[in-house]
Amino acid sequence: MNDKILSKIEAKKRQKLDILYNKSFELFTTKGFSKTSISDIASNAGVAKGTFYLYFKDKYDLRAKLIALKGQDICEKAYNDVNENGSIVTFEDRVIAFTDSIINQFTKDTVLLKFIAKNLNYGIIHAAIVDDTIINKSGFNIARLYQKVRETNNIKFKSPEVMMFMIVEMVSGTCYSSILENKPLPIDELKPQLFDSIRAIMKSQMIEED
Amino acid sequence: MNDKILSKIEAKKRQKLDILYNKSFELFTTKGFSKTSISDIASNAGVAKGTFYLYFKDKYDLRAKLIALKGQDICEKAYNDVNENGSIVTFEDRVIAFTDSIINQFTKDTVLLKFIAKNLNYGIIHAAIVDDTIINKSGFNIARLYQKVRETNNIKFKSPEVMMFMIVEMVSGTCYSSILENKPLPIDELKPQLFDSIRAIMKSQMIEED
Amino acid sequence: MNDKILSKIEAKKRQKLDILYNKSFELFTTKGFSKTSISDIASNAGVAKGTFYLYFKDKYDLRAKLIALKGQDICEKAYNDVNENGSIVTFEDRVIAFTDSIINQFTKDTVLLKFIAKNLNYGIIHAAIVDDTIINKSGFNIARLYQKVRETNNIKFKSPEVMMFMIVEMVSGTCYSSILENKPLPIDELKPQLFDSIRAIMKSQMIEED
Amino acid sequence: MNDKILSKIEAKKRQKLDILYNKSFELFTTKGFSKTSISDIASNAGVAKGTFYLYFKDKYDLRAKLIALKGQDICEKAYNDVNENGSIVTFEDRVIAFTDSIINQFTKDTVLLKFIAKNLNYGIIHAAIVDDTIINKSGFNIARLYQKVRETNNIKFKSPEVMMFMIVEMVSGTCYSSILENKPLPIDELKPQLFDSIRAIMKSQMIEED
DNA sequence: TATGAATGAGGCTTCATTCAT
DNA sequence: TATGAATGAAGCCTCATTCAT
Repeated sequence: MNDKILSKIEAKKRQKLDILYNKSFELFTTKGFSKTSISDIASNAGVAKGTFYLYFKDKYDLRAKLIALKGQDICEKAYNDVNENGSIVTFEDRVIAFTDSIINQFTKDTVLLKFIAKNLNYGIIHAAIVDDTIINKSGFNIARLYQKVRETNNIKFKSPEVMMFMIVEMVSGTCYSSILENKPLPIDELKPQLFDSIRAIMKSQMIEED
Repeated sequence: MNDKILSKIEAKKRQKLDILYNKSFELFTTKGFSKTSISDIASNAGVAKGTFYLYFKDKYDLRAKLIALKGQDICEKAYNDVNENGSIVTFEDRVIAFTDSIINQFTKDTVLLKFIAKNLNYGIIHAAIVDDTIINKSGFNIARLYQKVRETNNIKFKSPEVMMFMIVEMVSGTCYSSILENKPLPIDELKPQLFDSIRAIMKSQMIEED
Repeated sequence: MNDKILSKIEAKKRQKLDILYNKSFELFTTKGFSKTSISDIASNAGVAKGTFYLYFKDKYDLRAKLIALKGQDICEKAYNDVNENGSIVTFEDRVIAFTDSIINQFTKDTVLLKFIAKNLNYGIIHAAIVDDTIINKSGFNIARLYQKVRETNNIKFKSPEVMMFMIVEMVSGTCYSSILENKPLPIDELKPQLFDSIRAIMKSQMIEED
Repeated sequence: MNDKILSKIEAKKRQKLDILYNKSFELFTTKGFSKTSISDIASNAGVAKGTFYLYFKDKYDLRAKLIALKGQDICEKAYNDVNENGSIVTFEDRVIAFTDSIINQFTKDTVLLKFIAKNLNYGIIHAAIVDDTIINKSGFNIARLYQKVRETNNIKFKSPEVMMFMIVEMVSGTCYSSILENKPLPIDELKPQLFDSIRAIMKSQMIEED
């Protein structure tokens, strides 16, 4: 019985947290971070200002968690996209597909891009270590992208994490101005060159095993 | 005579501008942008608060100009470093040396890194178009790095600007967490892999001509 | 119980509002509107500057409400003065007495005059529609002055509201320079002519009924 | 010769003054008085900020002179309108026509109305005594309206100036909300009642002579 | 837990005025 | 006379944070 009551309370807290995340993301991406006040967030979320402080230390705390959360979501979606396409077998193709999904997500949702692009790697790295108000639903991390394949073929990479880090940095950074300002090229025209570069990086990091 | 008076006034204005740039950069990099107030800048520069508004629209205006200005400086220095080393002949090596210089500048000056890293490309692109309070001393642009070599050998690239853009984005983004947080690796250990990746990207973009 | 808490808070809020009205009126009439800062008002009222903004949008908002409030007070007092004097029976005399009371209030309280004179009609018209932070204590409006008499005699006026509007405009406008600058005449010497004019206006608007 | 030079300088000064009056009036009526800065005025007039102070003590000084100036213009125009219409002979009709002209001027030019209406009498009274930067071109004053007729018939008024003062106060005050807000009635519907009131006032002040 | 009135420091910006040229 | 760069006081307003309920 106590459990039931507890879980009811927990559910309510969870709900408040969710709405705080959603509304603050909405505000950060529409008004901009520094022009969004805690007052804004609270009133949009339908809670009192004081309540905000029961869940977050301050605005910066909230943003960091939001970046981690959204970074997770993006990677999770990309990871699922990769797995859903049965025709992809090599790791190289998996990474390209993974990257492609991220670019597509950003293209479709430029506010998401604005919010997270330059911090995507940060989001990925810190997702795991964020405090427990973030529920790491998927437990996604880059290694998993690699793992599935590792068993099925003989290709190894010097340091897959570092390689992915470089790739993600290049992709997310490049996307930013390409999608938002068409600089140096619109994303459609940039993609082929970007994918070529990714493949080139991967080849350079490959260790063939017997 | 009138010219003399004018130039005297102009010189004074130039001086004010310089000190405003220098002191604001100092403050942005020590206190952080959002915690630096215009009051801070003015009092540190030894001018009245109102004077600030004779030169800049607001803090954001100043920052944008500063990013362009510093981006210029970094590239200029890197370009000179490349040219000073007589043993570098191929374009590939020139780009590596250019990149290396940027990384070294960032390593030596982490406040510069913090301030500009994620916006280096922005700085490079916008330097030219910023209003005339910024004097584009060097007239540097990426093409120049490429030009010197173009005449001496037969190598061409699909789109050198795009290629450099991708490389700069990867390098500056990667540097950021590597130098500041040693993630995913300390910069010394990361460099070899980074350079490998750069060379790989360049090769993938190469068009051999006869 | 909840009601009690609520009413306690409400009472406090009401009290804050009252003191803000009183002190701001004091300052507007002594220092002048444009030379009174919100800082002045807040510190005189013994509240924090931010508190001001919980009650008013800005200084102009406060002034408009104050004009409406004071306009009400003046009319209310004048209306009571009229009714207290049992010997007044005709509508004509009621209007004269009403006007006389207003002039006397202004003569005794020149700061009130300065503050509201040229906006008395505005205050009267807008009192009712001002937002609910103003409590229209009396529900006074010009019609009431007229109503009491209408039943007791056969005199009607073309448009009593318009007539009163013209009269109030003439009286308040004229008072302003007469009381404050003795121009074109001191108020004592002006009054007879003013009352003659009022009676003349009323006669011109009268519709005799059988 | 010296005279010629002097007059040239005088003409230049006069020109500067004119443009300062014109532009400041434009700004006061579009942006509002308190939102118009001396900087605005100077830059709109095409003179340096410092120059403003060679002509006016401050913004308030300028406004007072402008009110007097515009009050003059309005009365002058109204006076001419009256005289141009040959069919008007009685003083009563002259006053009505004079009033009508003022109302028409305000109706056609609501910014003028906003600027001066509530201070029309002030403008009329003070026109003469304003310092010599204002050239009282016409030397108009209310007495002149009266004078022309005085000789031709036997009607006298107790105190024509006071009477006109009351009338102008009533008319200008009433116009303000009637023209700008249609309260208590649109100006077209108000006019008949207003004119009736004016005639009534005049009658009440009349002294028949033999 | 949740509320929201109150706080007051501190940011931004404007602007009248001066004064060296 | 005329200029306009420089001043710095002073205004407005926001907002994170607290705390009594």
